[in-house]
Amino acid sequence: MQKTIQKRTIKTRAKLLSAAEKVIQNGGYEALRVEEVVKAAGVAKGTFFAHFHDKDALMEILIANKLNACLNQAEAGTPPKTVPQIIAALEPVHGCMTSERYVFDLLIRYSGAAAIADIGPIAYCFERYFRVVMLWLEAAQMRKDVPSELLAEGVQAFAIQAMSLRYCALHSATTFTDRLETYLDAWLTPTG
Amino acid sequence: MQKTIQKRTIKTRAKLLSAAEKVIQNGGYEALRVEEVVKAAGVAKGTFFAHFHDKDALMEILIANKLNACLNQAEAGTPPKTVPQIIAALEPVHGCMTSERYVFDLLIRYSGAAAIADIGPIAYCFERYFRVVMLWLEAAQMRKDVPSELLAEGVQAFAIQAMSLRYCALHSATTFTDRLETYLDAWLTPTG
DNA sequence: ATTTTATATTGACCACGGTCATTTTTTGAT
DNA sequence: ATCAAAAAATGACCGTGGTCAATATAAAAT
Repeated sequence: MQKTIQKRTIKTRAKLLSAAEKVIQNGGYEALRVEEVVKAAGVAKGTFFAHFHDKDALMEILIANKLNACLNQAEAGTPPKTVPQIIAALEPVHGCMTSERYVFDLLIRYSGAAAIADIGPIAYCFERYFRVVMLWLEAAQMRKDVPSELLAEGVQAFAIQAMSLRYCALHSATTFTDRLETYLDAWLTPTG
Repeated sequence: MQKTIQKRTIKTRAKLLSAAEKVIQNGGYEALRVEEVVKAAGVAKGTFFAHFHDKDALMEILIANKLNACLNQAEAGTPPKTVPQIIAALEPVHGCMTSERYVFDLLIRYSGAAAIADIGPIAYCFERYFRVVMLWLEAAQMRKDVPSELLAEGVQAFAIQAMSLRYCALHSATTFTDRLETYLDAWLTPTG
């Protein structure tokens, strides 16, 4: 069971990835066509699918990259203490997530692992999001009657809800930030 | 600007819908092919797209029908008072929503309206879900420091989170019901 | 009845993601 | 250097959702 990876493999993969990024730079994620990517990379179509299981797999990688950069940024700053601070600290992440409807849909679809026991780059991002928020909450003065893991899961759930409603005609009166702040005030602030 | 609708139109539409239901009965939603539907309905492919904007539009209608039936059932019973009762009352709805991964993904995608100012049947179902839960919560003894609309929105957000995690390899240890109960206890129960 | 106009239906056609048998290139053994 | 086996790349091909100019049918006007 030997499986030597040739060096042209990583070269081709890199060509495909950078070609995809270039294609996305003008036109965005939604408009990306596999044919365009392989043409820009100078390889055949079949090669694409030898490197990525499907188009979504490429998208997962590219979007997860961007998202991880945003999470780095969020982690780098001083830990937020209050609800508005938390929302502000997460703003780049949420902004990235809703930069395109296509992106948001894909994120949701892959927020859990695609198949059991195979966790993809986007599922990993959500895990990271959860962990970052949990650490913030532990240091902040939030309600203590429930564990901070649970609080962090809730923040994620509410953030997704608030992002979803951005696309909804029925709820477009309230802005994303206002809505999320209302949610998190009710969820995180100790009552009494 | 007259627009008389011929009676064969509704006949053809009915044929397409019942054909689609038949196709779904064996094979499920995911496996539905437009060609199969039009063959079963005895019409041409183009006719399908004259009646439904795309395949998703048909799916929206069919799934929303099923979901509305479940919501009827939920509304018909005696209003639940406690968290476990609420979860039990919503069980058919959640069961329908997660009957297939394909269905859940589509639901999420159309939970907000597809385009601004055009609210589809699935977005309407989510609105209904929200309203039903809100009425229950008003009558039940839940925390009163936040309005019941907000509480109901939270229930929806947590339910979606719990359903999402059903598909996630990282969180498959806890069952859906247990997870949702944990969420809702923390969200709905008054502290202190 | 006949003609005109609005409305429905048709099916050949296209776009695009994905497959796979075949060919080319690399690697390692002799 | 030569050859055999493994790995990678190729591009013709397929499945399926969706389009549209052409055609057929129904309703309205004469």
